Amino acid sequence: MDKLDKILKGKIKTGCRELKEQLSDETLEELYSVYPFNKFEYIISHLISGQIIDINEYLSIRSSYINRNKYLYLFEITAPRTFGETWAQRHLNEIVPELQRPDKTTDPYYTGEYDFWYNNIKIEVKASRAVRRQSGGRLIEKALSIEDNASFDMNFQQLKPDCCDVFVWIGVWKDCIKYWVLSNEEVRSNKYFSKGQHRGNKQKEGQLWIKNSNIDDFNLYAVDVRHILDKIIEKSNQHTHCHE
DNA sequence: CTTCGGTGAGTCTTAATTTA
DNA sequence: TAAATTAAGACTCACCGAAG
Repeated sequence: MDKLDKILKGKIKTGCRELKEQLSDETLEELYSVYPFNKFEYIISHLISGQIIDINEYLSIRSSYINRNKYLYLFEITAPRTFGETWAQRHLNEIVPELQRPDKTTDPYYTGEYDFWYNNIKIEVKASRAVRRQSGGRLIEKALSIEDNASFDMNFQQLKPDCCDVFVWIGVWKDCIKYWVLSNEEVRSNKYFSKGQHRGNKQKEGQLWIKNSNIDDFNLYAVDVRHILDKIIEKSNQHTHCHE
């Protein structure tokens, strides 16, 4: 939103007096809109009609905005499970179709404690979104770009290294998605791993924050979309075996 | 300001119960 | 008996707030 605002403000400045009045901050402030009409459609129509921009310039502004906000829609999801399961798990399965949904036929002892199964490897998926660190406000308004240097803390939680062999973490920014793959041991012994969450699970469950201040320490585990499965297999050879 | 142990709230799954 | 409804529990991630 910030960058689009800047671009439009810059364009308005180059217009004639009349146009500047029509698009002044005060006018825009008072502008009453009902979906799908809004401030942007109003400004852009004026800019085109005043010949400040032409249709091609509009199209280029539009497509670069879309590029900068490809994944913004993911911040519209409010319910944790809708994001974590409906989106994140399905998304990973689309990228890596080889991963199987576990059930009693793949693993007789399966009771929902991990998310995917591949060739005897138990895989747990966790996802988190990068948002501005501030209390209140909707997620979509706090969504961060990978280039922003505002502070954030992605909370990967309810991590149970005893229940799976490999973790796949998905970090979502409004313009990009990052993937990290770690063995259960790499999580358990990670210096940022914080033990203890939810009463009754104190020994088994922990959490970890990937923050603007420590994200580089995880580059070691970052993996390109195309290599996720290879990395899962590689990491599964390093994990500490859990006994049924 | 950041950290990190913990709670909160929405959704889904499964089991239990009621209804037809 | 089978289907429909309700209740219980598990699983998801965001967020809080005391302590540093």
